[in-house]
Order: sequence, then C-alpha cells, then structure tokens
Amino acid sequence: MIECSIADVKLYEGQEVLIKGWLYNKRSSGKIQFLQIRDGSGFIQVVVEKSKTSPELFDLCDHIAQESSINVIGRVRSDKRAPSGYELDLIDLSLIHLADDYPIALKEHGVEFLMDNRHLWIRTERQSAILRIRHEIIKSAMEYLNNHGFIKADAPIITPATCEGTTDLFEIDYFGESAYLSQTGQLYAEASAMALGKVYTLGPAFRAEKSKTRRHLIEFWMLEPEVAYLDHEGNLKLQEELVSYIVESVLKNRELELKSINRDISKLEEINKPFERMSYDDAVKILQQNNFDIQWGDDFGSPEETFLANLYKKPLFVTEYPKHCKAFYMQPNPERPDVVLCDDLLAPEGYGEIIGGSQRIHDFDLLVKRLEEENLPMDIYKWYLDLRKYGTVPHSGFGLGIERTVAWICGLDHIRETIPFPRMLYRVTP
RNA sequence: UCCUCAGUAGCUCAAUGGUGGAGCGACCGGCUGUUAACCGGUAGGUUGCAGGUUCGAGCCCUGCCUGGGGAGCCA
Repeated sequence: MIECSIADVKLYEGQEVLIKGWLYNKRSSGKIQFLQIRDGSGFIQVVVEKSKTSPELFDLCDHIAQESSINVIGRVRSDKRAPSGYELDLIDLSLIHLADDYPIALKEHGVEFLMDNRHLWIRTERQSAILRIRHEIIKSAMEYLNNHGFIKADAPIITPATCEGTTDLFEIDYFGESAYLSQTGQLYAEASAMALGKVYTLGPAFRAEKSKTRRHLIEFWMLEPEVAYLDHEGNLKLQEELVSYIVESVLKNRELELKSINRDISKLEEINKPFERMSYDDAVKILQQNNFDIQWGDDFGSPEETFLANLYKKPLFVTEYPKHCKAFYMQPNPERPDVVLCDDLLAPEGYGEIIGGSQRIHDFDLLVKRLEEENLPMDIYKWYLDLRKYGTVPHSGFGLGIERTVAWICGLDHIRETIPFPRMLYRVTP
C-alpha cells in the first residue's frame, strides 16, 4: 500500500493508494456517489459505485458529513472529466472523525461571515490555493536572495521607538518601560548590511493606523533587502530582478493554483525586465494633463498612483520624489537636493505600491541635519548615527510588501485573502 | 477621524406602512457520471439594540451598536 498526497497521485496510475484527508463535498445519484476529498496538497474525486461496494461501506459513504476526516484507499485512474486529470475508484474508507454540521457551504457567503470563520474558510479550494501561492512568493524571493549572496539577518519586532517618525505605533509594556511593535526592520537591516554586506529581513510590520481599505492590513509581512555599496540605480535593478523572479516562479510552480483561482495568466506572462520608469517630475506633468488637481511638491494619493500604474502592463517605478514627501533617511540627489534617490514600485492592474525603496543617507552631518529638520529625537538614533561614524558607505535597500504582492499576483479584490489570519481595523479574531 | 452603504431563518437574499417568504445548508425520501448536481418532503424567526410617529412599523423618524466600501497614511 502506497500512502501518498493528492498532489502526487499522478505518479501512481493504476495502483492502490492511501490518502489521509477530509471530505470536501459529496454528490450522489442513488447508486453512485462522488466524494470530493482534500488533503492540503490538492483535491481529488473518489467514485463509489454501489455494485462494486459492500452495502455497509456504501451506506457509510452516504452518511459522512462535510469536512469529516477520512482515510481513503482507492485505485488511481486517469479521467478526462476530472479537473486534475485523475480520480480514485474506492476500495476502502475509514472514518476518523464525523464532523458536526459544517457552517461554510460551498455557496455564496458574505464577508463578515467568512471572516468570522476564517479558521475554516482557509480550507476551501480558492483560499488554500492563494495560501500556496503566497508560500511560493516567499520561497522564491528568499531563494533569489540566498542565491545572490544575501544573508537573512532579521530585525527585532520589539523596538524602542519609531523608525520613520510618522505612523502610529502599537505600544507595549516592556517591564515598566514603553516599547513598540516594529513598523519596519530597515534601520536594523542597515546595521546588518554594514556587518554582512548583503542582507535581508523578513517579518511582520505593525501600523496602528485606522486604515480601512482593500490594500491595508494592521499587521503585514515585509521583505527588506539592504545592500552596502549599492546605489540608487543598482537598487532599481535588484528590485526588477527579484520581482521578475518571483513572478516566473509562481508561473512555473503554481500553475494549478493559478488556474483554480481563475487568474488571467497572460497578464503575468508580460511581467519581465526592464520595468517601466517615470520620474516624479514627469508623473506630475502627466497627472496635470489628465485633470488631476496636483502641484509639484504634493504627495500622490492612491487615485493618482492607480492612474499612473494603469498606463502600463508592467510594474512602474516612480522615482525621485520631493524630499519632504519621504522619510528622513533618504539620500538627496546631489545634483538636485530638493528630490531624493527613492522609488515606489507600482504593480499593474490597479494594485498600487508593492515596494518602497531608496538610497540611504551615508553622510553623518547630513543625516543629523535631516533628523533635526524632522524634529526627531536624536538620542534614540544614536546607534543608527554610529553607522555613519565607523566606515560609512553609500547603501540602498527597499521593502517589499508580501500581502500586496500576493494580491497582485493572484488578482484578488482584497488583501484580507492574502494571509492566513489577517489583522484588520477592529478585527483581531479568529 | 471623515464620507458612504447595509443589518430579516445557520448562510445568501425577497417582502407598496396592512397575515414575514424563497433558494442553499441540515434531516427524510428518489435518481449509476455528478462538477456550487438535480427532484419531492420536514424542521427552522425576539426582522441588530433602544426610543418615537401611526389604528397598524421589517419598512418612516432619532440615537446607539455591528459590518462593508472609500479618503487620509502607507507596503
């Protein structure tokens, strides 16, 4: 007897296999039953014919409730009618646990109901496919970086103060002192890059902002590469390479999942290097020509970003924003000190910003001046300023938002489906 | 925080100010190729909460609660 996963069933045509899984759905037609089962790796249909089954076994199959756990022994048969190309003819089945009335029907449900039942919703074909694609995105991103000499050097989640100075933080009691949940690992990644050269951090980021849109989570995951001796231009190239590699890997390794969520694959196949580029100056001109009420110096909102991104089929870099729109640590353009060497990477199809990156200020005096201009507390950044006192070098990095990348690659309407248990405004359960 | 929409059966939704219904799910029965199967039957309700208007309120008014979508902020 071969025990195998549903994903591997294709390797055992004509043979008997044991699958340990759950009953996903059931249809019956009197003397024939169709059990759809799942095991986490995929879905397959088990055919139960009355004429080929004992009365006890046939009756057992007829009474298994949705999401009951079962072990199925069956013979693998290829069948053109099956979505995955294979079916199992039942030989034996044992019931591990008979499920109670299952709340989630394979029908339409409302958002609130599904979110209340997120712990069960993730069992559905669509949600589990999205989570497998999320895994592929994280795996391939790490694979790319690992293969290019990067060291994974994670940043702390509990931090003493704000890194960027603006956004709201979650405060925690750290043995009587105030500490905060990290909103970015970047400053620590910069320190690690000075030790290890090329590094990345991967971890959750927390923003206590009352954002209530389809693009925002309170807790989201961010991949933040940081590279010593890398300039702005090199930073853009690294982002292009990484994102193209991720898209290629998903297309190559998650074809079934993309199909099962009805993703238009042709749109992903157009994603290749080089990506589109546009300076902030040009972006303002284009927006003004298209009747946006915007002046040089204004930051873009999402309607502006969406308009710009929709001009192209590939991701778009918008570069060199005005200094005052961006964080204190970004390096001004030496030839034009009113703008900084930064980029936002906007995903196509209206998915908006998936990366924010920049070359960092490496000059001690300039960094101090910027901290003063932003009225940030100097003592908290003492260790960060040390990096500019002991062998400072030009360096660059960026943050890739995992969930927004998943939403774009999967073509989802809402970011809440991109992570197993989303944390959103006013929702912390399940 | 602001703008906007919504709350009726376990779920998705109907119901002109005048006797609260249907589909799905559950349960019972029928059907040998179903793909969210189909057909027949049974059970299932404090219409989010509190007031008000009215002969009469699921429906109109006020307040509150909960949720959806959007803005700002950003990944």
